[in-house]
Amino acid sequence: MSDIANELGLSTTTVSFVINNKAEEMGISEDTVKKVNALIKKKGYKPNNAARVLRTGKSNTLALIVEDIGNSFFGNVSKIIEMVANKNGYKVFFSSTECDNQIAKSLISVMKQSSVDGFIITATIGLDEEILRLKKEEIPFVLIDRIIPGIETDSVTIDNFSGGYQLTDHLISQGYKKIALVTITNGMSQMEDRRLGYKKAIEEAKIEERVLEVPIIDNTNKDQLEIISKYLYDNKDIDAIFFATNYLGILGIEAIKENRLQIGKDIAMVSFDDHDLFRLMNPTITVAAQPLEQIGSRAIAILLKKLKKGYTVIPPINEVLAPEIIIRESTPTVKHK
Amino acid sequence: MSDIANELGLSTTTVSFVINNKAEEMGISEDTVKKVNALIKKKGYKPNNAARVLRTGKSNTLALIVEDIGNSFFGNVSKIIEMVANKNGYKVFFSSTECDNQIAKSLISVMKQSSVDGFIITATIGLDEEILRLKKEEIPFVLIDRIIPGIETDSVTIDNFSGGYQLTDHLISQGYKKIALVTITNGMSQMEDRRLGYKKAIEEAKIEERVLEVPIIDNTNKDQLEIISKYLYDNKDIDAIFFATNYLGILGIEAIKENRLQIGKDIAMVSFDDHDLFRLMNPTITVAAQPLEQIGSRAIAILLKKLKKGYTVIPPINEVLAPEIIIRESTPTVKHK
DNA sequence: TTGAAAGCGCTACCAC
DNA sequence: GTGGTAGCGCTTTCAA
Repeated sequence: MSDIANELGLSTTTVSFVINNKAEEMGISEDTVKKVNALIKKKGYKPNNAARVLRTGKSNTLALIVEDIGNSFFGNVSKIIEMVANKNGYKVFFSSTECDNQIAKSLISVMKQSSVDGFIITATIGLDEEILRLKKEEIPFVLIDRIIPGIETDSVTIDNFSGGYQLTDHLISQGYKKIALVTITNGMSQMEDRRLGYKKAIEEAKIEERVLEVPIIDNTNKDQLEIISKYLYDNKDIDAIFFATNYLGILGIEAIKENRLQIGKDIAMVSFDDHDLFRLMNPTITVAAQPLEQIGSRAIAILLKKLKKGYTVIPPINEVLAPEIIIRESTPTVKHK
Repeated sequence: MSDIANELGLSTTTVSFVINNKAEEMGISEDTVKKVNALIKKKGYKPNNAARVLRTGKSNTLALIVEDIGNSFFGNVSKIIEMVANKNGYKVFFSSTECDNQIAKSLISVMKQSSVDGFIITATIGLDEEILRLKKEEIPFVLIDRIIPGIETDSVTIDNFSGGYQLTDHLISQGYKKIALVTITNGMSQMEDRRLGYKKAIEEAKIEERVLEVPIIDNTNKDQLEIISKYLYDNKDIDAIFFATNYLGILGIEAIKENRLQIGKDIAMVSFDDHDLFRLMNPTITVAAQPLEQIGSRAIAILLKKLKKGYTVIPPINEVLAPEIIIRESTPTVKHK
């Protein structure tokens, strides 16, 4: 910068004003502005970001912490978030936690050190402390996909209870009576809510609740597949199965295949989250789809708002979006019985 | 930092050495080290990253520029890259270009300003200039998935020619004679190579080459779907179809469905890239799978090596991995004719 | 309308 | 073994 200033016989102050579009505000002559801009272009000068961050404390950077960037749900939400952020002059640091609380903690800490301006987080279990600290430090953040019960924060979620209820209710109204729910043992809010929705529908119909909780296993889902497969093998009377997330649904399809069952014929199937597989396989699968674009764009909108107006000014915003129940071929009406 | 130094009656120098694990090297007494570490913990002190970056010019940050983070191929490669990077003390900035050259350019420029230490890039067409500049500035980077012909760089790719050849050859040896290739009109190296592989097999078998080039259309693939669907409608004699990438394969399945054709019966199908859909749908789809873990881990390994030893010391490394041909149900042997 | 200079928090050179 | 201090590149206050 000083090169530019020297070469034009100006001070760095003036140059800085021009760079930051404060020329007018500061009453700098048009002539000077033009000269400076010309030389900047000629030299290909780019301001050093670190120095700016150091000086201003603002990095124009957001951190996005998701559970698994390889999962199409998170991948697509991330894409939206990144696009909107870029449009608003923010860059996005992304990280996958792989459901590991330690990773999530250290990620948040590292990001804070790098003075990110705000966070979008899919919380892991046991992240309460970190979240509370963010609140205390008044660093803006938005929780997506799931909340942390008992902590008031900005959030964008969907109505998981309703989704769980509707999917189960659909199965019931199609005539199924032995409906199993396959979920994950981690107690996260979105999973809990889906389960509660399932439970309510089951209770209303006065049929038996059947739940398989699959443990989260490191790095390989071979074991999870086996658990689901064995469950199917051991429970041949089940006539419909509800997978609580796309990831389980995919494993479920594999497990059903292993058991040589035919979806829609031997067993009905529904899943939370839509996926190309569910949409296109044969038969197609009935799902509760999440509005990915909305989740992403609402989350980033809230964050940008807080960033602009100051974190504490606006009370927490909790956006709850509706899942879309898409009825497909995997849940035909039961014929006789 | 100075707080810590003052409180212990030490200089910031000493504290800095301790923080950076140079205590031993610099011959600082164990006592001092312990005291410093204790106070750091107590105060919850975290060094300011911006200041470090400003001072050292190193940010311990890598930029990952992919085509579409919502695509399972890129999502999963990104995941690996991020994991390995984190393990080595690097953070990862990710960005999707959405195939837009302008976005790619500005992304690289923005990242450079933030002093990222290195890049991993899936190049877009027309990125030559930026890539050459990175080379000139001796900023380490690795190209993945595709190279830029004519520019010598580090890269990790797969043998796309061989993959294209093998898939086509498989179709031919199964007895198919009217084999169409569906690819994208963008001239990127990986697509070109797949096409050349297809072409070679076709020529060897002395059958007719049939290629559908789908244009890249902004933000919606509705139009692309229609193009493929129409092509199928207009070319009812085709007995096998080869999609050059997972994204086209998925659209292809949809198009085939629209035309009420049955894969493996009315038409055989193969695709580049594996995907849950290809693995699990009915029938399962024959593919050329890319070794995602290897691509990611090799790319980051090369980058880290360059980062450590200095960019210019080591000559460019071009790693070419083998695709894995996975034969499934979508390509049965032709029965009679 | 422009300039001088302080200082953001840290590292690393050199001195003791 | 430890400390003093310059300076990384920028923004911003105050002065001219």
